[in-house]
Amino acid sequence: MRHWLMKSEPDVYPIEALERDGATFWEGVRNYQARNFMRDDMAVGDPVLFYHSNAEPPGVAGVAKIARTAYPDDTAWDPANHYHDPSCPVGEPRWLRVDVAFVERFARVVPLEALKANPALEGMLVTRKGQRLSVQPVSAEHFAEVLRMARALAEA
DNA sequence: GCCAACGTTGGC
DNA sequence: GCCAACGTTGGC
Repeated sequence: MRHWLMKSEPDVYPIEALERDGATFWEGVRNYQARNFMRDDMAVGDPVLFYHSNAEPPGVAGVAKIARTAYPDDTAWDPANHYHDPSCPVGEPRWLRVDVAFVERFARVVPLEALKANPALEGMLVTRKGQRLSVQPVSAEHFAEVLRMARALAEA
């Protein structure tokens, strides 16, 4: 089992929407490295930190889990879709999506600033400057530490 | 295969 | 809204 962090802009799809929906298609990934993580390394049940990017504050908003492994993202072929990729030949599954299920919404977002300030999270990708991957692996230790921070924030 | 131009991400 | 970082594209 591997652990993950996946970014979503709350203006587009916040953790509250996943809580409401129960599960969702994680579509629109148009980066090869992120796609390869989904294709090669994700398994059903893998835990996911649900991260709010372009948010105030940016940070981890809750937990999800992988509910279905990678399969073709057909939004790439739909000219009307925001994620349409005109260079992608129809029928050729270049881009993939996974299904993600809701697990937990944190009482408070664990802010990026707090992640950066925590020495136990040294090296965590999301804390690195210029790190833009929307799907990234997280070590089991870092994952557990973020959960611990979320519990502490909820009690504060 | 190099690399400049360009587009996007995402914190601030 | 700015802009640094960085992935992608395309001319050569």
